[in-house]
Amino acid sequence: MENFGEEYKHYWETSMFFQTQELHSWGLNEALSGYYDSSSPDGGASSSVASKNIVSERNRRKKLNDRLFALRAVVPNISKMDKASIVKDAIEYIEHLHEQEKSIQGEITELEAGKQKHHPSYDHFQKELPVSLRSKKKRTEHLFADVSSRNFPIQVIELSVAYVREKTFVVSLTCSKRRDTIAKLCEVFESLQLKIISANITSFSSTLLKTAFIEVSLPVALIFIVYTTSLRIIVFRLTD
Amino acid sequence: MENFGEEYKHYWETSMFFQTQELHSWGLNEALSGYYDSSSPDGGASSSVASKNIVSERNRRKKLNDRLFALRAVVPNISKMDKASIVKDAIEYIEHLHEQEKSIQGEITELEAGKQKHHPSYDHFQKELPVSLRSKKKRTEHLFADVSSRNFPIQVIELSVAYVREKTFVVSLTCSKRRDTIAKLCEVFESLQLKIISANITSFSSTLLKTAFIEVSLPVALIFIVYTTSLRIIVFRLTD
DNA sequence: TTCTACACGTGATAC
DNA sequence: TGTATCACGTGTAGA
Repeated sequence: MENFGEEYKHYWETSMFFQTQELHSWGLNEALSGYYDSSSPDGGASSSVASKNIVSERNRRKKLNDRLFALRAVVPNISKMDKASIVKDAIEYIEHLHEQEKSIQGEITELEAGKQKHHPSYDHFQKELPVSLRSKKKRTEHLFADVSSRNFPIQVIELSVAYVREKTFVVSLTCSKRRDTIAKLCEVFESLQLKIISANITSFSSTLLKTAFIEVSLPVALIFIVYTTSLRIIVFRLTD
Repeated sequence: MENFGEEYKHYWETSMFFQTQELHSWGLNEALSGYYDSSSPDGGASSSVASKNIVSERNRRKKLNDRLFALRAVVPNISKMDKASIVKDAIEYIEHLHEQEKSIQGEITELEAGKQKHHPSYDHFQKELPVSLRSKKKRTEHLFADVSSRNFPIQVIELSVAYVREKTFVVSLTCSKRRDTIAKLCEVFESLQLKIISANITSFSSTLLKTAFIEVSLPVALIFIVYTTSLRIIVFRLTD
């Protein structure tokens, strides 16, 4: 059994040299990494359990090395070619990316959302409703407006929709004045592809009054759904 | 010489068991990893070259394992606890982050530039100004507003800022009417933490007129910088 | 020289 | 059962 190990000795010495060479030319030829065959190289010897184990172990080592190498390739911060250093640099790089992402995300949400708190029952609603809408009508486009796509909910105090004539409505809306409330309202209106003829926004002490004179391009049925924590405007466009 | 290896045998069997236990509780106790001392544990034997080598090798292995472990901790996609899989997952995760970053970056610049060519001095401006803002004044918050955070740029046709009295301005703005233009304008205004007393938005054929009566909470100097492809409003808040 | 990092074969362990 | 992963000690090559 241990004879196999001795017989392989010279073969693997040359192979080791080749691998050592590979170690210094990493990043160039990763793809053409052929793993070792489990058949014996001496041409007909019986493959014992030990030799299989050796080959398996070789493949395992090579796989790990190749991957460490590929890891090295995707990490820009190069310090040393050392295995442990590769992993260390990768960790630091991932942490750096995490921080970067977090800072960007935090900056965006901070700017958009201000300092208010997140409403817990919000995510559920946000996920459920669009599905039911899409499944009901085929030619209903993305007519689902969600003020809560980001930022915080709008507290609607009063809402009325007045029918003026075909395709024309007047929407009057009073809501709490919070951060980005105006922007969110406008976002909702514009996402519905309504034509806003004129809109007036007036700010009271802590409330906001918005009156919009809107015209829709097709005959629609406007349905305003008001939650205490958010405003959703759903337009059912009739299929023609 | 090989007696040392045999003497350590049991010690390392228990240690290996402990490490195997660690394998199932990774991510909890990474910090308290003490490396092996190079002194002999049998209390007085001469430290031969071989034993030193053994200890060094042990430390090297442990270091690599610990780092692979730490790498595992920072990668969210968990598939297998295997060493090679850890590295593989890390590679895929880094590639994922790269793609994500690239797509976000590309999206932002693409949306900012619209269909026009990318303005070369833009990135410089975008990166430089907030830094200079923060470094110059201490109490200056995130007063840098960017309408082009998503969606399409605003083509500003006319812009005027009229000083009414201290803390009060009238901003009149005419711009092209595109998707989400109103929302973006409101977003900019609100992100500046200005108090909008009254705003009126009127829609012409393809243009949009917005007149806002705003009040700022502190004495500021309003600087509106208008690009042909985007609108940036920068408020220099004076430190008090 | 010593020190460091490595690949190797081997036995053990878990599935 | 075999198959896969692992830690170990050892020899070696370069600094």
